Amino acid sequence: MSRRDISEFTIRRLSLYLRSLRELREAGTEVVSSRQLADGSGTTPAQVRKDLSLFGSFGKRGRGYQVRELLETLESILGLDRQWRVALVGAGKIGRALLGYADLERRGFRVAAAFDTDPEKIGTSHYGVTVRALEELEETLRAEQVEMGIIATPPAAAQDTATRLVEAGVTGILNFAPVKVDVPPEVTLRGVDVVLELEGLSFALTSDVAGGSRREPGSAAGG
Amino acid sequence: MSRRDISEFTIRRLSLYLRSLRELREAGTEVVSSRQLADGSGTTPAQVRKDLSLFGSFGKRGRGYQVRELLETLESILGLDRQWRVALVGAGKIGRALLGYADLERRGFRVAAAFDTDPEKIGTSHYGVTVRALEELEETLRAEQVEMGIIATPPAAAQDTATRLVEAGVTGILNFAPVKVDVPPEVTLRGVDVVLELEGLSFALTSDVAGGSRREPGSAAGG
DNA sequence: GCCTGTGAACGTATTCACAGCC
DNA sequence: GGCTGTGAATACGTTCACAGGC
Repeated sequence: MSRRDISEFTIRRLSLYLRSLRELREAGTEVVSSRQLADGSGTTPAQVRKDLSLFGSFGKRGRGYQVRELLETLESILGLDRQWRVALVGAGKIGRALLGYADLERRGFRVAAAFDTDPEKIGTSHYGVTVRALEELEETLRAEQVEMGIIATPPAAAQDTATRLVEAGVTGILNFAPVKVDVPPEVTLRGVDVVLELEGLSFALTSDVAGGSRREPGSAAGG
Repeated sequence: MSRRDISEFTIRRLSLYLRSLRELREAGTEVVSSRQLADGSGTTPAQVRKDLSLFGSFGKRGRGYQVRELLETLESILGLDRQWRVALVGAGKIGRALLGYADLERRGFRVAAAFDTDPEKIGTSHYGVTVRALEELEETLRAEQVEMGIIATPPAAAQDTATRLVEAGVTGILNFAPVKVDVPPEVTLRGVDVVLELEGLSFALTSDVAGGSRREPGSAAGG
């Protein structure tokens, strides 16, 4: 079982367990069972144990997991026992909202540089980060040793931005632009698309009747 | 095959096909093959055909799909051949960024009302939407016939917001707060969590060596 | 010849169920 | 008695491969 064999599903859940564990630590809880972790993250106890078992045996039979210990273990597994330096490209509404999002810094993701092409924006500061000209991207990213990038540009600029980020040494990209972006296989890409999520809700809220070319009996959706 | 048997994976891909189809329509393309749709959305031709076949037979063998026709069919399947009225709770940075995001309106999601508890924010307008006091939520949502809600509150207020949205008749919720939120089974819930996505990148960018209690030979991650 | 539509085969993720230990 | 860790069983999603029609 190599690190690369771990599925994205498992990784997402590890993040959710981490979320629960942080709350438990705040609350002063010392021990937690797979059932409690499952309840706190919307999955099942068996799933929790299976996920954790992919990385080792961290619990005590008959007892559960030490909150503090498991928390540190998961942070280590996810690579969160260090700070990541992130570049933000696009200082529009989404970009600036991200700059003001204190959780990034708190969870170990420091926005080390921000870029835009708009002369009006270049030179302005938001929450301590100064917006630079896009031309400075490659130079700045190498100087600041940035390893991750966030694309918050208009769709038309997204692919070019991704290419330049990769060129500048970035190997992880989070894309907020609602377009497909291609990166080399050694680069990890994730996307966030609000409209796509809302469209998912739209489907769920749309009853069978309105659907189209099917004709099964009854049963409205979402019930 | 009932509407409810369709997986979320398929629905996400339908949205991606829709994205491609809109681009193709803009470009004036009239016919598209499953291969082209697959290339435009990061999947395989077989997957495209399988997804579409769950809803009907929309193509012509030996030829492909009519862009305009398939586009309208997918919009109908996803319930996008109408406008959805959406409530936004929380007019902080993320909330205001969403109010300024023209794609929502353009894709059929009208933000019909926004709410906050901060007296400084109540009464202010952003991109044509006036922020109301949270107390007015139930009344306004019923009056405006809102069916979807977006939670953009601080984490501590998220569960209470969800409960109130459901109480006010909302059956689809998009949650931006990084906490677990419970809703009744007849309500559809989706979440967007930037930190969780970045943590996924962190894992992918973290090499085996730093990982923890495993000891397989070599092979750095992300290759 | 080309491309769709679809059962069958395959691969992956989840759940079960129980042995092992506290 | 309680809860973990895990092989086995099951459910689910994807890919294959080919018959069917343009």
